[in-house]
Amino acid sequence: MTTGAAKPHNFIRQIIDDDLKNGRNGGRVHTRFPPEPNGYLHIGHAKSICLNFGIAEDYKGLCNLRFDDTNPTKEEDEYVKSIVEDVRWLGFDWEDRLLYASDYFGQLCDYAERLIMDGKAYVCDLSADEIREYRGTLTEPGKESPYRDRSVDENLDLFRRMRRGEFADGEKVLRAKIDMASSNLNLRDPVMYRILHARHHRTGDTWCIYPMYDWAHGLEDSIEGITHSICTLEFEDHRPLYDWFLEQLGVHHPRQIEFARLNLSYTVMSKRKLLELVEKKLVDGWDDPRMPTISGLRRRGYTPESIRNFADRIGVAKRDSMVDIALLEHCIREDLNLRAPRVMGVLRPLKVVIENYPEDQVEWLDAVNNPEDPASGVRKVPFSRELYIEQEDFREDPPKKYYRLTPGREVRLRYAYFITCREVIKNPGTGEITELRCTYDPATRGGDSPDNRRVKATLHWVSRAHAVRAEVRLYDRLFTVENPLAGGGDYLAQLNPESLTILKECMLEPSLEDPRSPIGYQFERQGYFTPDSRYSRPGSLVFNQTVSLKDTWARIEQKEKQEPGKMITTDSSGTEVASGAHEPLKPEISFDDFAKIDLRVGMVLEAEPVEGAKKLIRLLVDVGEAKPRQIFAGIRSAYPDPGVLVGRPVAVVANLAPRKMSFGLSEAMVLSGGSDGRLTVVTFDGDVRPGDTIT
RNA sequence: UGGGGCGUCGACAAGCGGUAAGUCACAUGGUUUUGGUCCAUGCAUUCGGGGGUUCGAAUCCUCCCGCCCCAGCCA
Repeated sequence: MTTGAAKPHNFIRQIIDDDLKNGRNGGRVHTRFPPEPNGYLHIGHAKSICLNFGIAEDYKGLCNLRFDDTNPTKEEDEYVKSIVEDVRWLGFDWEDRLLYASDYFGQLCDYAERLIMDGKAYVCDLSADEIREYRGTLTEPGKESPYRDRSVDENLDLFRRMRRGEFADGEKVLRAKIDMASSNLNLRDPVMYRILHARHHRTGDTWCIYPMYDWAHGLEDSIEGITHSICTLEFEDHRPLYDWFLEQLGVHHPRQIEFARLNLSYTVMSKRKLLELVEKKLVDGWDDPRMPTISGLRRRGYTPESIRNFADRIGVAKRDSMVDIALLEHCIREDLNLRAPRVMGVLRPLKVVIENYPEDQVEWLDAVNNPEDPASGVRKVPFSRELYIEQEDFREDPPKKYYRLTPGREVRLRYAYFITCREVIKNPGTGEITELRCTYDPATRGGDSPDNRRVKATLHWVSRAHAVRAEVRLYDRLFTVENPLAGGGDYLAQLNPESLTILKECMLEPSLEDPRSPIGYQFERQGYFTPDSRYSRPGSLVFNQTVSLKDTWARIEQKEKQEPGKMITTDSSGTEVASGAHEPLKPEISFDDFAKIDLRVGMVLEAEPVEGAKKLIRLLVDVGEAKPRQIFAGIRSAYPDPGVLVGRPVAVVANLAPRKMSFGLSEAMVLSGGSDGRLTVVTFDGDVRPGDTIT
């Protein structure tokens, strides 16, 4: 049933609604997904699959799975198998309608003979090169083939002999007789059949002529009674030809509708390029977890539900677009968050010894399986004297806002105890931290402090004696740039060398010895992981990271590194700065922060009072950049006639977040100050230029 | 100087002459034994640009600009 969530609204459904209203096709809706079995399906195909099968479902119609196998030189059975598996895995059902274009080869020939007999098709002896020459160019019309006016009888005879195998590859073709002067190149007597003495994956050697896409596709649709033939934008130019063939034959005429194919950031989406990655061994096959193929996503741990949800959210339209891969990641996180069992696993282990915990004691503590799903219950995890925690959960010299374990600090071990770090043991040679000596508070068993003592961090951990070793593979985007194809350079040069990280010594809680969750696990505080279908074995586990958890700390840390100056923005407006100059600085601004201020010379270009504000002046100041900045400053009392400021150099604080004011954007501050209650802006004598740094 | 399409927030995308939905991303607060989840708030005075029609235009007309596709015996 399709009740509940509103059906997606897009232009294709609108067309179908109209057709239904107008009584076309007797109220039937019948679509098809027509892949060529020459490669593996990718997420772009998933969009099309969800569209076609989704529409059929919602309109109580049908959707066929049809292989468009008209070119035996490129197609293989292996691909047929993978495609069938992928579409089924996505959750769609074609019942008994698994169809092949090759099943219609006989019928297609009959139709071709009809066109020949009607004088609308002819056998042409021109070579491929000649045909290209005769076709003309985008701006010049083509020339008619010298074979264009052969008699019907001769054409029929020649065509039958082509079919019988009397000619070599490329010797002759059958062409539609349309219009060599058409502005649409597709209509300049397109080829319908070519001679190919090649073995077909299904029909074997039965045929030596094979139909071209334009000739075959519309008829395949027609034969199957398709009502809406949905394809991608590049076929828009082909629609007149699609229509022409069906029109000439007077057969059932489906409506072709084109939509924009999917592009995803940080990856490529063409079968040819994906094939290249596979053939050059840049990835581990079509199902490499970094590939945007359906099989790659499956191996990576994506669920069919998440992919279908993604397809719904990206919508369907005609404009070229590039979908942010973050949306795909959001979809899988959303699904797995609700359903994936939680578990503890340490990826980069750091040994911890709890000095005051009895040597041979083991406690089995309760751990919640999934806080999002109370029905999932609890499991037991063993706690003992020697543990592993994550290396990145300890910092000897913690940065600001780091609130995990540090020397002397107390944190919680999830579901276990509060521990305090007492000593850091290092390798004397390398200085590498090899072990932490900690103590625990027995009163905090389970992770609650009886005295309501607070800790800022909760860490995951694994008991050393009970740990299950595993290999974990971390993945990052396949390419380093959003659109590897942009710029016209070699897209392979944009491959991300760090797209795969293999961690060999991971330590997992013992329940993972035999991983049975069909949708993988959440390793708490890390991400979602699933056993690799190719390499994982009992006793030698290999996990793939599906997607990481969102990591606020990583963002904070990066931000601190990149723009430390931002800390001083707080909420000071231009107004506050003027008076701020002789008021004490806010305590959270340290002396170090002060050194980060970007103080520059600015030249006042314009200055005017701000309507509707008593204190403000609007300044336009050249600070040595391409564009002058607009600044609102609360110095009107000192400058009742702001015009006197024009042409004067002033001190500008340039590294502030722009502040949105009701009058416009304030893009910097002007320093001002004074004594005896008299306010003036800081200005300069001598030779200064806009943009000069003030030290 | 050919033809076919397309331009609405950083990324998708509704809107169909009555005064800019939603999602992702981002930001800020709250809750939290996952720096996860969840919740709240903010985020396009404006729809590629200019003219015009209209009481009223993202929606209609017009001119311009930009981007994509087409010269396979591939699909």
